[in-house]
Amino acid sequence: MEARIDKIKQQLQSKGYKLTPQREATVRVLLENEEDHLSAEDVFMLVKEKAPEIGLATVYRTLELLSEMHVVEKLNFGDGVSRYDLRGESNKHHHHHLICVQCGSMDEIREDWLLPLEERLEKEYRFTVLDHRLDFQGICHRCRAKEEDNG
Amino acid sequence: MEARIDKIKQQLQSKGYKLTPQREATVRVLLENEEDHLSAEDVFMLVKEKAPEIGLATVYRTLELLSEMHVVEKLNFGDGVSRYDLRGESNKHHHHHLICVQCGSMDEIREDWLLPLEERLEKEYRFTVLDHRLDFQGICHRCRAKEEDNG
DNA sequence: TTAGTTGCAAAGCTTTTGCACCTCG
DNA sequence: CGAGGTGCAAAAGCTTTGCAACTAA
Repeated sequence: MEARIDKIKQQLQSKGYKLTPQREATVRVLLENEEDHLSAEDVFMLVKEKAPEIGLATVYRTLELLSEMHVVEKLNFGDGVSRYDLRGESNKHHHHHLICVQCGSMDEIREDWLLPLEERLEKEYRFTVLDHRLDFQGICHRCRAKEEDNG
Repeated sequence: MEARIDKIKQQLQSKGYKLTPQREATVRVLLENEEDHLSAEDVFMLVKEKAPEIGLATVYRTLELLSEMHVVEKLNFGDGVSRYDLRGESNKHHHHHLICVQCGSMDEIREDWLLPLEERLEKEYRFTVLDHRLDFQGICHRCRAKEEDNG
């Protein structure tokens, strides 16, 4: 935890930015909720517990900054709000999402299934892949089980 | 063209909705710009040429309706606006996007590269895939060519 | 000093909603 | 009549921005 914060601090400082108390609190919230995909509002409410004086604009600015630095990834699931995801150590986003259209749940697949495709893009389309995003919409195993119970 | 409009008309009528002149004009714009990913505002401006009296709210309501009926797909590329894509005959969205982070262009890959993955999801995760979305962010061949020229 | 940062409020944007009016079987 | 549809304007949300004040090298 502390090591990861130090690293982010260094990344910021290398570009002339500071890890202010507000920013540190924001990063800690992201670290503590790494499994979730928090919206700016979510982050704001959680940060307020640590730093009650913080403003929503600061949270937005911090998330935007972290996003530019590729510390977090800005995600969009089409529900009208941006969500933010801490990037893994590899600095690449190697997971995919299973979004259930019935219950709205979202599961993750933490493997990266796209490496062969990225190689093909490089060769066939001369496209250099920096990142990707793969979401599946469908029916999750829990909802399928429910349907089987009822049917 | 007329055949596809008739089909959409029937789909609407089967659910008790009407293909009003405004809706038809909207659908025609979508058909005429099938290659693009128009925003609601884009559609609005194009529809205004055919039906100047139309309101933006009607366009939004039409796109929402067509989206619910799976005639169009609502897309989100993270640029703050929803975009709308007419669905193909197969009623499945079998293409992927190459989004260039330098020039903002978006190319499409019209093949579906994910069928093996969808089979794996079905087996390993018991997840029924209804649709998917795959976007790659990176540098397109045009920008790469420019860089090579300059360097 | 100087560049970066912050909280607040206001503004900006896209999208949705309320409502009176209209259409058509 | 009654359900569906429309245009307009207002409202609703999320996000960004202007600004004066603050911080730390």
